[in-house]
Amino acid sequence: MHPMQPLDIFSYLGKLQDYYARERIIPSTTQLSVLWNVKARSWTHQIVQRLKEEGFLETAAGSRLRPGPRFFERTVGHAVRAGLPQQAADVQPELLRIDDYLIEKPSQTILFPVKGDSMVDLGILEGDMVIIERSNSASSGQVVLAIVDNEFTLKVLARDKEGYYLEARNEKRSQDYPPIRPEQELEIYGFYIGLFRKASVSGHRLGLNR
Amino acid sequence: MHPMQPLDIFSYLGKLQDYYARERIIPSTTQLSVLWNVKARSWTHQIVQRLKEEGFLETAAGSRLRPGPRFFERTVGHAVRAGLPQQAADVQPELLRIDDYLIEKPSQTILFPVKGDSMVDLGILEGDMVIIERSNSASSGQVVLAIVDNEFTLKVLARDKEGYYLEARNEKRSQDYPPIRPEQELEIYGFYIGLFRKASVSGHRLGLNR
DNA sequence: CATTATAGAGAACAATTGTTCTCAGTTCAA
DNA sequence: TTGAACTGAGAACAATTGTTCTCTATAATG
Repeated sequence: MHPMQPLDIFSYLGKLQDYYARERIIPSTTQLSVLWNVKARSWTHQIVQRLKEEGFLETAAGSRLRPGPRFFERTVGHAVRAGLPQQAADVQPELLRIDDYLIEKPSQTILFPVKGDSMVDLGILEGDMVIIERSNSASSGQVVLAIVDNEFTLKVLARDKEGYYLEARNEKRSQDYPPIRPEQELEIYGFYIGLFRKASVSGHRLGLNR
Repeated sequence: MHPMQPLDIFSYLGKLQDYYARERIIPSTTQLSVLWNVKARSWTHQIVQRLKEEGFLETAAGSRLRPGPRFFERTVGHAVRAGLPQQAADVQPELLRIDDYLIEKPSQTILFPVKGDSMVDLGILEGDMVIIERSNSASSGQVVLAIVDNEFTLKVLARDKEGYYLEARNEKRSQDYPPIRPEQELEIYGFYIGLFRKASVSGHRLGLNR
């Protein structure tokens, strides 16, 4: 799998990552031995050492183990061509930490669940979690979370000769979402920097839409 | 703070949550004693017991502690109503690990960047990162990453009397994306379990779309 | 062939672990 | 005043911990 590595650490790592996703804890050497099907705790310890060198594990206070910086890395496959299919794949793994990738300023970042379909043309669906970075200002064209007349709305900030206003992005139901012009003040809560979505299970919600 | 609780568990919990955010591990009773400024480990144990009853901690295999279901209790900002604006909300920041939320089987999960617009009706846009869980099978109606004639494609798995085939989800350009019927075999690489998206900076790509 | 890593096992050890038991102040209602 | 509850401390214990040391197979390399 990974040519440079003499001991195939990654099969051990995989099991551990799955375990951690389930149990939310890095187990002791004894339990790791069971998990990895290794008879000798000393050998388990050796493998752990290897994982530490690679940055997948760390020793916390009290010499217990905790996830290291690389523990949450995910492999990125190469180019899904959702248009016309693409040339076959040499699967050259690239790694990405989702949290780090999405959030740059954790202290100023807030998540909001989306309700309604006023932004579907931008691929923002009901149930999605949008990632908002707090800010009092934004430029027109940006997607913003605004507080209009004391209520939250996710809309596109626009501007004309009469001043700033908010636009929806739903062509099909544009008559349902007319531009919003605040009565007096338009308060920006933050701007949209991304989103994530967990698909509902099975082909239920994923079914035909016609 | 919490009227019902005789012992103010929440000041202890707060310190522990902060610690966990930094160290990604629940420490031992000894270290908890230091963290909480408690002289006797027995008393620390008592407090832990209380936290377990409330569901903030759990005993994992080997009687170590791990975060319980309420440990990450999310006070998500209340519902962005992308439709009609909603009642204002006290916005409390949430500490949700996006990674944990999205991925259940790390070792079998792979990310793929989306190219093309064949799935826009499901809110899957070019540039999005889709999260794929490896699997050789899927049921019709599911969004799958398939290998058709040695090429990757993200499509909806469908079935009729002639067998399985792949459908796009782009009503506007449906003529550009006819159903794909594999020449001989249709190999499923995995199925779609979610996605995340980082909006391109500034009002560039976010601009008007008419 | 001999040699040298690699992969694995078994035993042993001091330190730390979670837990329990006993005892001592403090608060507060009966 | 009496007596529970709380809140807290100290000691003690068996079990488990991380770690180290020694000892085999197996595989590759010269």
